[in-house]
Amino acid sequence: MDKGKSDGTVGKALEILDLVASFERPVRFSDVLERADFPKATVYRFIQTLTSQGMLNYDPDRQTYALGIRLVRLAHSAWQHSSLAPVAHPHIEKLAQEVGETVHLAQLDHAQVLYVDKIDPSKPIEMFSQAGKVGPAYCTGVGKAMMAYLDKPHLDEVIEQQSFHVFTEHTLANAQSLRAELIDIRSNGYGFDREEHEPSIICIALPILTAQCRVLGALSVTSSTARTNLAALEALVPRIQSAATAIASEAESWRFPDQSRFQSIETAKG
Amino acid sequence: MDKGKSDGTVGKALEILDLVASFERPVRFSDVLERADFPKATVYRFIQTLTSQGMLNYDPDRQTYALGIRLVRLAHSAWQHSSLAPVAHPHIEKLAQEVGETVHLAQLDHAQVLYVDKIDPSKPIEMFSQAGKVGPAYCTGVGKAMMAYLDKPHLDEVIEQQSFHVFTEHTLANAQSLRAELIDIRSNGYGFDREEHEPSIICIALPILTAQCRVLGALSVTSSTARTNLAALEALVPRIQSAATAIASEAESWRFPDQSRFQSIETAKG
DNA sequence: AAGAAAAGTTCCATTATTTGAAACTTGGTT
DNA sequence: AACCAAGTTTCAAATAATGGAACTTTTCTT
Repeated sequence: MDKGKSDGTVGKALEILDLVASFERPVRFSDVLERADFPKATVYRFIQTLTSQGMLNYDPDRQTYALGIRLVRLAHSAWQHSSLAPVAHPHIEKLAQEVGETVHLAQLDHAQVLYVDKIDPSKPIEMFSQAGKVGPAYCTGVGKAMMAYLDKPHLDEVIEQQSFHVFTEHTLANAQSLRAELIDIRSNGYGFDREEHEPSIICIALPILTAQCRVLGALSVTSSTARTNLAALEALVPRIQSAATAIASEAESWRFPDQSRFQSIETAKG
Repeated sequence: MDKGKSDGTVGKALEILDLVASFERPVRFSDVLERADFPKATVYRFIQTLTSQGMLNYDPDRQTYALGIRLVRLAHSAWQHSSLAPVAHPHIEKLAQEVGETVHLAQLDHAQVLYVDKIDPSKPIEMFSQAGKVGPAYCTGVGKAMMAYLDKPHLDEVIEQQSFHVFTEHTLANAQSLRAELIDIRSNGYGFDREEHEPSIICIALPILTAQCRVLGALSVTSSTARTNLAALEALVPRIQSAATAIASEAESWRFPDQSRFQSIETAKG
């Protein structure tokens, strides 16, 4: 609760940005003001600044603000260089074909699960509309798989921020049962979602780890109790594991194919 | 050149963020320092702040920074609520089917063209890797189509920021020839890219305008001189126009289907 | 392995920016 | 014409950013 405490002015401005995002619709100045913890003039100036910077977009017809498209440009870069998705995509596509079920690729963002890619072999495709979605960590397969491999200080911090909202009768409702589950997951190398988030939706999830066991992300195969069961999903572990390993090793070697190649970028700026 | 002048601390922090993005690879502290216009301690603090805020991501193994995945989350929201892509997607998909060529959907971001969607009927799909890309405005069909409908002060500002780099022998190389072309486009209602950006690549582009003629974005159909010619593209105008009109009217009515619906969001937070 | 250089981090008095209560303006309503 | 709500500007006080320099750690070099 006191972790993300404002990093000065920049932190406060980003707080406003998140606030605008949280509305999930274009907002008026007064909408933001109402929910913000800052006085009128301060909120006003932040919105002005963010708008002039292109982080917010002002619609003069409706007199509303929405997140700006500068974010889309930045995210393109973030997605390409900071997410696992570009390297992982071929692997999870293959995996989705093999197992015939939906595959998710997720990473941790603060204490939430952020889905950076999703492949549903039955449906054609959906773009950005899938990548970028967030979900809770404590009651999803990918969330638990990642938490199971965090070091203690980091884990404590993440658990601290879980809401433990009870979605179904199987939801782990407190830190204690979550911690017990995480120990299990760590000893097995994989974990399940036993209808913890949505009734009848189950999944199996594996972490994607560096050679040093640092958590890069997680992979999951999702299905429903109508179609399959946990034991059947468990049988997929070797296949998912090999995808996870492949992604991890590729991600590790990927970033600097040849450092010197980049020296010429400067000149390309003009 | 003096337009985007820093909006105080927040502007400077975002400048650092853009700087990191501009490398298009994970960067070291010293990489950023070298190119930034701030002293060491200042750059250091900004990077710390941005990292602690999740806007940058630190890789402890490599000791590098990259854009953070918080941006992906924000962009998801931006893309959904601020870009034309969600409403436009079905229309441009249909258009791409009909004409059998690549269709781009773009918006203006500062003085650049930002592609928010792309459909290539021959290839299956590429996700985020397409949405989020940027290009120059003065030598692309979509860029010129949008500029042609800007009001004078805004247009002056945008033209001011064009680099007028000469990519091909057909590139409009200065503000004067660009302005002449824009007048043409405005009187026709559509414009071409006559191999101005890449040799043998041609396109036809139409603006997407509100009822008040405010520029929302632009649509283009791209092909190559090997496959077709400008006259053939011109014949597609009615079809592209109807898509553009449909997108505009849908975008205008879309945002507030029922204002009162949103009052209950507050309670959903917990 | 020792020494030097480079990279990264912290300190803190000075300086500039942010802050926010209040006043003001604008646009719409009775 | 008075009222109200939303949005905008002002300015002295409070706070946070600044950046030169010192310090620590890492990475070369010999």
